[in-house]
Amino acid sequence: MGRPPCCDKVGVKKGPWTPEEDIILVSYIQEHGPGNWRAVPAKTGLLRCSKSCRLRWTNYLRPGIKRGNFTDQEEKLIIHLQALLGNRWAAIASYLPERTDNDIKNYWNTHLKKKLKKLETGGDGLTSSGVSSHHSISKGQWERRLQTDINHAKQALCEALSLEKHSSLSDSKAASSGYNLSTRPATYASSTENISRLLEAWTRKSTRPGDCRANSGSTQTDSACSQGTQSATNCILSPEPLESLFGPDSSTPEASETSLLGEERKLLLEAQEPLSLIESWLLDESVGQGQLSLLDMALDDASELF
DNA sequence: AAATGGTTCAACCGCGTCGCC
DNA sequence: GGGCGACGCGGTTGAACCATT
Repeated sequence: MGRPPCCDKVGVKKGPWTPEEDIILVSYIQEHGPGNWRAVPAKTGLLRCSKSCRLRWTNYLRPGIKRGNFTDQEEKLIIHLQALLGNRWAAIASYLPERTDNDIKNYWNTHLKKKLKKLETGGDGLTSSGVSSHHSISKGQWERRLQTDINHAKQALCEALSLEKHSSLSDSKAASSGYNLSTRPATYASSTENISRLLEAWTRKSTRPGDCRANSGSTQTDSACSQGTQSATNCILSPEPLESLFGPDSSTPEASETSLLGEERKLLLEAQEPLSLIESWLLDESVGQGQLSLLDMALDDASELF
């Protein structure tokens, strides 16, 4: 039998969103907040299914989304989180709040997969991540590869994190000045710019200028809208550097103490732990080699497979 | 300038999960 | 506990764009 498609209604529009639709959706969410997606098409008159509305909002219109090229730090973070978490893009995206899971997934599939494959075939002998399939290898090989993956992930994430801290100043400058605008594909720029202009126009039309913000609390649209032409793009771009992820709060002693034992194991497996936790674990050499390694955990879970 | 092939990314589809009744 | 609806996630698609010939 199977579930009937959610969008099989006649008259439901598919395909690319128009700026007008974007405005309608954004203005509705400004007023009511995200959620209750089922009601959105009915209340806005949009000829879109609820899913499509949610997707459009979360992947494109939501404030605070950073567009454009990924930084080296982001790239490294994605690679190593992917090695740890697998293709759990939503979980990975939770460590990069300015990127959507869709973006990360696309970036992985279009850039990083190739990059890592090149590295692999380049003969360095390292399996760079969980890219390659585990299905075709024996259990022993799988164990060794997992250990290699984990160690490699730890090492490289350490590098990424230290790099991050060293370069955060320059990154922040770059970000605040438009975040790699020079290298951004023109299509991307133009589309975000268009939306931003529309939003700007919509904001001006609004009778409640103070309400130029979305529910997430981010006010990039609001602030950037008043900054002139260049900031049209910045309306969507977030100037906030990745550094914010690694602020002082993210590495509290409490977080370090609660490393991968007991509940944390479950948390890691569910990828719900704060970055500080995974970071502290990754930076804690003793854990990987010591009492309870991730390998043990992974093998515990993997043993169910054999 | 036109044709062709490759790349990118927004959007769709189907399934899993969660919460409510 | 089971059924149902809503939402979230990951995989996939296809149109638009870009580079090369």
